[in-house]
Amino acid sequence: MKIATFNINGIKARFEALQDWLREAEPDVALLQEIKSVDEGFPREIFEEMGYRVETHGQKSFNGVAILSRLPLEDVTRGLPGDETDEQARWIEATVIGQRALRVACLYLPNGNPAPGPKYDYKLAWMERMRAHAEALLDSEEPVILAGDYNIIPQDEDAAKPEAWREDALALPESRAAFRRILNLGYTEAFRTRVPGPGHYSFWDYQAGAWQRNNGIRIDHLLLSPQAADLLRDVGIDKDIRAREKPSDHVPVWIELDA
DNA sequence: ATGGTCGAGAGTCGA
Repeated sequence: MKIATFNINGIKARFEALQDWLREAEPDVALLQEIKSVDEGFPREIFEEMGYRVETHGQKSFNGVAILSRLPLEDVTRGLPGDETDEQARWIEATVIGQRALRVACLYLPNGNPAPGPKYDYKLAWMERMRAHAEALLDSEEPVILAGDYNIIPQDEDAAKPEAWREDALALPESRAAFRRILNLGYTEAFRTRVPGPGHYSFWDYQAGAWQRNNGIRIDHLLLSPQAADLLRDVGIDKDIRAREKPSDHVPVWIELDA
């Protein structure tokens, strides 16, 4: 089973590029962030005609997540548990029925800038809620995959210019510590367990020729529970699509599982 | 140090 995460930065601007990539990469499950659309505005028919089930958790203008799956989905839930007053659409979760059942979450973790400030406070509180939920998910019998735009640069080697991110919410020590607390529950970050060293990125800013200068950061991650890590066969980043017409500022990151 | 670019959709904010 191939599972990919992709921050598309707006479905209205990206549905053609998204279709092209789906045809080429053929993921069984595509986890999308920043759809920037309400549920009714998501062009679900386009993807249903390609054989995908479509589950969205949208919001007007900002945020919004979605799951496209060629495999059956069960028990779809929307929203990160732990705060009923949180109205931001950043989490959708479903059980994917392949050769075996996998619990898959698609997440868009808050950016948190500027830090310090209320947005950074929200990021850290959200990560603590995620930690609690990630811990609860480990109690299930199923392999668990937590994938999406984490807005976290885990280590300096995950940025082309780490010094430029020193004061940024994506790289502050408190941000990295909150990310490690989730990993230390027993999750494995899929890409890093297979590919060591610097130079691997999933985001290049639109500004200042970041792509042309390869000034990137690696902030899109797939975290695997121990049962899911046992199934890991391959990982990759579809870097080349960043060079196309009207690209997202992120590119897809994917895993292949024996499942 | 500054300004640089996108997307959504409304006359600006978030990234």
